[in-house]
Amino acid sequence: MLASGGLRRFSSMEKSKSSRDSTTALYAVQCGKCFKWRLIPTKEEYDAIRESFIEDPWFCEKNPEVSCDDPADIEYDTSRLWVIDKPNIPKTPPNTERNLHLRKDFSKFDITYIMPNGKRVRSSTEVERFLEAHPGYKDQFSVSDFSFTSPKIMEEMVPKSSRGKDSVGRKRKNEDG
DNA sequence: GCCACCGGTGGC
DNA sequence: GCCACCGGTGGC
Repeated sequence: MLASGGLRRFSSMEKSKSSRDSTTALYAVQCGKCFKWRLIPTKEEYDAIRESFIEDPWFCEKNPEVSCDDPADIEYDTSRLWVIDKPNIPKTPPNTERNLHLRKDFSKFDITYIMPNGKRVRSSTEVERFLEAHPGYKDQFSVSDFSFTSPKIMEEMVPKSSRGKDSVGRKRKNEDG
């Protein structure tokens, strides 16, 4: 079970349609007590919960309209692509945009930010360089406001077609011996 | 020439 | 073994 894996009680899910960019994302959080999944209506709300999840874990009772006795909003199953976020990802700085790019083989996400001037960055070091080149932004955000950690893609959700011999979900090493 | 995308790898 | 990071490049 997910919950027993501990720690990451977060998930966003993307319904995997045939095309990988037509994703309708749902956001859910797992209650720390009953371990049921609760949908979070907006990305903004989800980001806010995720931002301080470790210090401030989530429980059903945080939402006055639900309790642990209510059935889960959604079940962890293979009907969707489940993606488990890392906790405590800083809120995306104003005028920037955080984008996840799922690779065709479902092996991982590449994370990029679009900076206020339209420039794309793909790592913390690139953020650092950006701030050196554009010191004017230093009062708006710092490197620590960016997170490039990729959420975990639950392997059993990866379509079989992408798990075949040559494409990879989990990489198989030499199978000699 | 740019950029979306992918493969490889060093450091942990 | 994982994953953050970066180099390379094919297609536009």
